[in-house]
Amino acid sequence: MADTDTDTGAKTPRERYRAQVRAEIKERAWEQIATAGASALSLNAIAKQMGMSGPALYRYFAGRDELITELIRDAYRSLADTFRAASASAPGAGLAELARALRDWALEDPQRYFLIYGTPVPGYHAPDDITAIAGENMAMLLDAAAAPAPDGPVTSTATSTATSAMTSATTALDTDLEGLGRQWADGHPAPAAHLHRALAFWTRLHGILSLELAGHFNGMGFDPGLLYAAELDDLLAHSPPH
Amino acid sequence: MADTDTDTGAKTPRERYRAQVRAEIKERAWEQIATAGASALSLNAIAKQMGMSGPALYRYFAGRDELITELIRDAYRSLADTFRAASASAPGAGLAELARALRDWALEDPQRYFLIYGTPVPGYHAPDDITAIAGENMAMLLDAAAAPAPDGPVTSTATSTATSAMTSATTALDTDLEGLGRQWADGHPAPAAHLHRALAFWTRLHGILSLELAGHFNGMGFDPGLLYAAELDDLLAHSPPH
DNA sequence: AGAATTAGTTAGAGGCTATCACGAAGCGTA
DNA sequence: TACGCTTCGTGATAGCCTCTAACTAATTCT
Repeated sequence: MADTDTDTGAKTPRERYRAQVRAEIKERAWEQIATAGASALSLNAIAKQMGMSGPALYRYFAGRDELITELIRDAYRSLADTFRAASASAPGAGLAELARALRDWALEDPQRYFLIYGTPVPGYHAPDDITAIAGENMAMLLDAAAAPAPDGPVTSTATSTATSAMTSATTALDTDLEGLGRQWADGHPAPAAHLHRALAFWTRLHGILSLELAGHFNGMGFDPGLLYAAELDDLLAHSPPH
Repeated sequence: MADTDTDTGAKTPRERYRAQVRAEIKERAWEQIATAGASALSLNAIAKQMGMSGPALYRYFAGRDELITELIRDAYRSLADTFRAASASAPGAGLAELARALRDWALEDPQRYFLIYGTPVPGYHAPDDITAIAGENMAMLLDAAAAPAPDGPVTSTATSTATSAMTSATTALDTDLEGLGRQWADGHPAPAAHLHRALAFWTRLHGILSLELAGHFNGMGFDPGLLYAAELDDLLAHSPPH
């Protein structure tokens, strides 16, 4: 679907071929991950599946780690594209659109979600270009968190009346958050309230998605989508004052 | 520390020895997991580390999967003990104590947390006794969510005034949650509002902990503990009416 | 057409899980 | 105490895996 490599440059026929093989390797890798998880990814199995024997894949990827890193990169890119599309859908697209897009994206391929937000391997450090994409995503989230709700909360009938209750812990966090926007999204100047809402948005929705995709809601007969919608509404109910 | 096996029965000297070896294996396994993650756990390495050669460990565990399952079981047990201790600390111990205990427990050994709440391996299904412990934990959480706050929120100065704003998504979830308590905690009859708060508590705190332990807050210079406290306060601010 | 680059092969080292058959302890009991 | 049964630990082996090295074959460039 997302042929990220097929159309890179593609000048000489060798590069074309190379890019195509790389893309097919990644495709098989994604299938394997979707069915058995990232830990069960086997270069050998992919090679055999493609009709060539073992070490041939090392012409295309330096090793298993590089392949997985590439998949992580693609996952981040895919999420960024999804966010971009959601932001472009409406002029003043806000958190609701992002939330919808995030959930759809996560449900589309749970293991891809876990490749980004799942259990980290202690030694691993993502390369800079990947953290850069993560920063882009954070920037889009911040933009949405800064934009006021169009006409009150979209999927909600609540009038945002309860905005004044400030707890001490919130103020403590907000002072910590003061003037921190510069480090996050490439020079994004954001007030603490926006950072705070962006963080709450991120952590709350991730909390639900993570537990849902991992199957922790399985026994209990309720609809995680409703919980997601309720939390989103609660988030939107405390909208920016203007 | 948590010698779950050392003191099981211990009648004949053989059983004593066996239990002790099993405990040492698990100890080494925990060390390995803490430093390299669960996917890097190697029976062979543990055996070599204990001075015996490879297949000897199969006398004590049927295989790698059984050892990991046992570690997961111990992790759930440890969390249950932690919750129990937090609940027993004060007579009307509520969500605040549970939240504190959960965070301390998670930070104490992140990989142990991820063993429960991390990336699931697609094929795996936890045995019934493990899901039973998970149910116990849910029950304790529900108890805390049902208990009214002692004298207003503990770590907060907020007066819980904003309780009346009901969004449509919330009511949709609450009708879905109606009369669901029976399935969860062994016959626990809980109103929808309590279930809802328990779920919000769980998912929000897990969302923060998961991202924090995975290092997703690393670049951004704020204190995750403050975010945790702020979210907890927000949770407690919408306390039960009585 | 010849030279240089690249693709893919087999062989092999070293790691892992897991099974099997065998010796070597230990334990309960006659 | 001495016998027999049970259990522990061993080496050997099969079958995976990652990854390196040397070699062949195909393709592209000059």
